[in-house]
Amino acid sequence: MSINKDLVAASSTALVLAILAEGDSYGYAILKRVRDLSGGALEWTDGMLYPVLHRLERSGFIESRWAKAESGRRRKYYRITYAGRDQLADERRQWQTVDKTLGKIWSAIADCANTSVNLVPLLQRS
Amino acid sequence: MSINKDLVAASSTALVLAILAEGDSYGYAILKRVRDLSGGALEWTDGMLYPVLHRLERSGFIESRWAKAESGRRRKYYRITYAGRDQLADERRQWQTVDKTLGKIWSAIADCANTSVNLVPLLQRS
DNA sequence: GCAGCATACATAGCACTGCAATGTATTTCA
DNA sequence: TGAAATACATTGCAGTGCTATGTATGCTGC
Repeated sequence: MSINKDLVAASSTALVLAILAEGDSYGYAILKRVRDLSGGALEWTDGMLYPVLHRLERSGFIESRWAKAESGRRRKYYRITYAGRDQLADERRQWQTVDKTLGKIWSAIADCANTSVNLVPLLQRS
Repeated sequence: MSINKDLVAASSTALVLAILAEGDSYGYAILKRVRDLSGGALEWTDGMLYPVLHRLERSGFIESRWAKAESGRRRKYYRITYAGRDQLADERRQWQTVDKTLGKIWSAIADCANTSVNLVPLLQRS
C-alpha cells in the first residue's frame, strides 16, 4: 500500500517529534523506526526526511550534535527540545481532532448503508 | 484551535467523499456539515472547498448537476460515483494505517514517560 | 586490495500545489 | 433599500517539497 503524499507530509512532523521524544536518534535510525512502526507501510526516503529534520531544527523543535559511533561512523544525533514537546502535544491534539471528525462521518455512513440497503440500489439506477 | 494546512489538505478528500457517501449534497451544505462534525474545529473556506470539489469531479470520484431549491436558489448538487466509493475506501485505509502508526509511537512515549519519570529531569538538565 | 553493499548525511531545481483574496449572483428581512 | 445569508467561481502569488542526485565512510567477501 502506498500512502499519498499529503498524508505523509501531514503526519511526518508528529512522527519525527514522537520518535525523538522516545529518545535521541539519528536520521537513518528514524527511517528504520518509521518503517518498523508502520509495518512497512510508510517508507520514507532520505531526501524527504533530512529536509524535515532541518526544518524542525530551524523551528527550534529539535537540536542536533555530531557524534561518532563505536564503529567510527559519524552520526548526527537529534534531540527534542521543550518547544518540540509542546509542538508534539499540539500536533497530537490536531490529529485526534481530525481523526474524531472522520470517525463520526465513517460511522454515519455505516448507519446509512445498513438502513438504506434496500433503497440504495434503486436510487443508483435511476 | 486551528488545524494546520497539511492536515486539512490530507483529510479533505476523505471528508468530502464520506459526506457525499452519506447522501447528495452541495458546497455550502458540505461546509456546514464539516463544521458540525468537527464541533467547530474545522472551518473550511469557500476558496478551499470548491477547487477540491472541482478536482474530485475531474478525477471522476464525484459528479454534479444543477438544480433549483424550493426557494428558487440554484444549487450544484454533487454525488459520489462508484469510483469515488473505491477511493473513499482507499483513503480510509490509508488514514487508519497512519493513525495506527502514530498510536503506536504515542503509546511508546507514554511508557517511556512512566518508567523514566525519575531520570528524565536529570538528563534534561545536563 | 578492490568492488559492492550498508550506513550515514546533504540539497536544490523543477514541478507542483493551493488558498487568500476577491468576485458574481440571488433571496430574505428589517 | 441595504445588509446579511445563501450559493458558486477562480487565479496569481506565494509557498512548498521531494525526486534525483550526490558525498563520505565502514564492512565484507573474493
